[in-house]
Parts: sequence; C-alpha cells; structure tokens
Amino acid sequence: VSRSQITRGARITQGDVTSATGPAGTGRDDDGCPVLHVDMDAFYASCELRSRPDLAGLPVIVGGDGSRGVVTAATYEARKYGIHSAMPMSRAKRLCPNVVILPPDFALYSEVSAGVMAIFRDVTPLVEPLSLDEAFLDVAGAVRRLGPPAVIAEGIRARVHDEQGITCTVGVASTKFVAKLASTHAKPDGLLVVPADRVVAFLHPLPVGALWGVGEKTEEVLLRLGLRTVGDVANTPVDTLVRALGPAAGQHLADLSWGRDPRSVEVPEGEKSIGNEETFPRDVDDPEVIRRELLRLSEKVASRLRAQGFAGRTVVIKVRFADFSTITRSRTLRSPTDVGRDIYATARDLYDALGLQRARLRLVGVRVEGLLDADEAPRQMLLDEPELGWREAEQAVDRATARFGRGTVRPARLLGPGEHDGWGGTPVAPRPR
DNA sequence: TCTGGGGTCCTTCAGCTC
DNA sequence: TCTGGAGCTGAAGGACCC
Repeated sequence: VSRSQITRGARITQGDVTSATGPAGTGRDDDGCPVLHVDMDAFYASCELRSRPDLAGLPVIVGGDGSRGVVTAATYEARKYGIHSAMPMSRAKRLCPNVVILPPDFALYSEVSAGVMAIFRDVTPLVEPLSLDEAFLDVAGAVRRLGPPAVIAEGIRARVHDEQGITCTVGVASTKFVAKLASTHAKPDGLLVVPADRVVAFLHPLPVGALWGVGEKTEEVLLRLGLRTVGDVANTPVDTLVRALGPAAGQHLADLSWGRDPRSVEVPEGEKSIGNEETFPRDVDDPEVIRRELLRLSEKVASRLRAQGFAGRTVVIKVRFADFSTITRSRTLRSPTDVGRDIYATARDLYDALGLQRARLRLVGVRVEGLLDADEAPRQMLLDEPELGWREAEQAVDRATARFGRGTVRPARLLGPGEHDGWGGTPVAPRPR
C-alpha cells in the first residue's frame, strides 16, 4: 500500500451516503456497484502544475489570453474567487487580478490522458472515455482479481497519483449516471460509493440541474413547472415531462430521477464527425477573408481525417454572426472525401449560397460528418480524372508536414503578406500533373 | 459579463418514394 | 389517374457535455 493510498483512504467515507469502509475494502456496500466514473481534478491546470510546482497553491487558470478567450480550466484556488470554466477571460481577471494565466498545451494533456487511460485499461478492457480527463469503467470482471469496486477505485487513484502526478476523484455506483454524480459530489481528490439501495435517497434532494442532460434551457422549463429537485421530477407524471421536453428527454429524465440508467459501459467505436472552428479576434465582414478562413479550416479538417484514416460524406459549415446568433448549412456529397480541396469547394458553395453580402461574422467553422474508413470509402471516378490527383498531392503535404512542421506547404492563398518561396518568385499552389 | 472549441444527440421539417 | 399516409433521408437548429 503506497502512501497516497493511505492518505486518501481516509477520505473514502466522505459524504453522507458513502459506506465503503476504508482502503482495505472490508465492507460490501459496493456490492452491485460495478461502474466507476473516474474524473481528473482540474485536469489541464493539474498537468501544468506538474512542471510548475512553484505555482502550487496559487490561483491558476488555463485558457486563451486573447481578447475573446475563455477559461478552459481553473485550479481550486482560482475557483474560490468565483472563476469557473467557460467564463470569459476578461471577467476571470476582474474577479482575481493576481490570477496566473497559462496557455493551453493540448499535446501535454493528450500525453497525460493516454497514461491515465492505460492505467484504466490495466484494470478492465471495458473503458469508455468521455473526454481527455474522465472515463467510465465497468469493473465487474476485475473483482475476483483485484477486489471489490471500492478497493479497485482506491487502487486507481493511487496509481494515477504515483505514476502521473495528478489527483482524481472516483464515483462508484450501480449505473453510469449515479457514478458520475458520485464523483462530482466527492471532488476534489475523493472517492464516493453510492450503494444500490441508497440511490434514491442520494438522488432526490439534488437540484434538477444535477440530472444528466439538464442544462440552462431545460432547467428553466422544469423550474417553470415548479420542479426544483430530482425528487420533484421523480414524482411528476411522465406524460407531463414528455409534453414539456419531448418524448426522448421526458422519458430519459423520468428514468434518471429514479436512478434507472440502462446504458452499459461501452468501448467507443470511433468518432462520428471531425471539425474545426475559429473565432476571429475581431468581427469580419470581408467575404474574401472569410473564404480564406474556410479554406484554412477545410485543409485542417482534411488533414485530421487523413491522419485518422477517415473520409466523410457530409460537409457542414457553421456561421456565427456578431450578435452571437448561429446558423449551420450542410451538403451531403455523392461519395466520401478526405481531400481539403473538395471540402473547401463545398464549404465555399454553402457560404456563398447564404448571400451574406457584408454581414459581420465572429466565427466560422467546418465539420465533416458521416465518417467511414477511408480505405473502404467508395470513390467517384471521373472520366477525365488524372491518375494522381489532389488526394495524392495532399498526402504529399502530410508527409512534408510530418518532416518539416505544420505550415511548411500550404495553399498559396493562405500565405501571409510578404511570404513567398524564398527565391523572389511568386507563391506556388500544389498542382498535381 | 459577454460568451472557445471539440464533439454528440435529439427534434422538426421538407422532399421523395412507394 | 389522383390522393393520402407511411417511412426514409437529408438538412437545419437547438441543447447539452467537457
């Protein structure tokens, strides 16, 4: 038993519901609780603090420091000032003028995440990642080998701490939904077991916003119906919920409010869409600038598709106006593509069809949906198509990028003012054959 | 106060075919 | 031949999550 297990084992009984009985796991209140929800504490900030121990104990936030940045992660010291994720950076700085701001380093977070997920997969193959910093685990098959779920959970917490240098919180329950609530309840650096026979007692006093799928809008609807707690929702006829929220959400909330969650932990099959979007530093009304941004995003999306071996059939553009209203437009292609030039042609057509004249935009995005394996994707062959086309040209760009870095080869339209080929010539776009 | 970026899922509606 | 309904698909938008 490592030191971290002993120190954190003391926290195992925190909360008024948990009954797991300590690091030795002698109690069996975790019977019938095979689902673990593991959530890293202030993940991005914790990753940064590994290499900046001098910042420990200080209010630290991670996020873009541009004029329109928002907080991506905040340490618990920063949260004491009222700072939370998704808050505009300007407001965070007003709340805590001394806050330390660090730019995000997603490569680092991905690396730490991979290490953490590897620990999970050591325990069970049934790991369902929700994001870089959290996952569900079904440990039913590991109990014989590793002990009861609460002991497994404590072991995971110890390993994450010892091997990755960050802390995490684990919720243990009979269903995914309750396990997730349990981890939220026990944060930070905690462990909470909600025994199967205490689920309703645990759930019903919580506010409706605790239910999965209840955000700002749904909460408003429920409050208008006079429903403030999960117990209120549970004691409302399903028909009423369905009328107010639609059949799927109404039934879903009714089930969750009684702790019914039939979803099992599932290893994800793969992504369903890949996209990129970008907020301009200042609103833009020049169609040429917007088309250039669509080109840049299309190239980026295509490069990601190829890197992951996907092609997609539906191209979606997203346009956000200066007043923050947002529209999307999409088109389904005859055959899937992973070629930036094709994605851009569709994105540009969709944008041009909007006929926006000089409307001020704050964001544009490009997304490709309907993904399938690029090798299995049917390709539309044209009679006059050359043997080697844009796909091969872009694959060559991928190879150059891998060797010399991002942006080494890119469409001439994306070159900045004053950039040229270094020999005094004009920029040259890839021109296969 | 002034709102990022990457996603998923659900609902509604229109158009098409049978 | 016309009409209405069912079922499917694509498009668009909204809500939600981290």
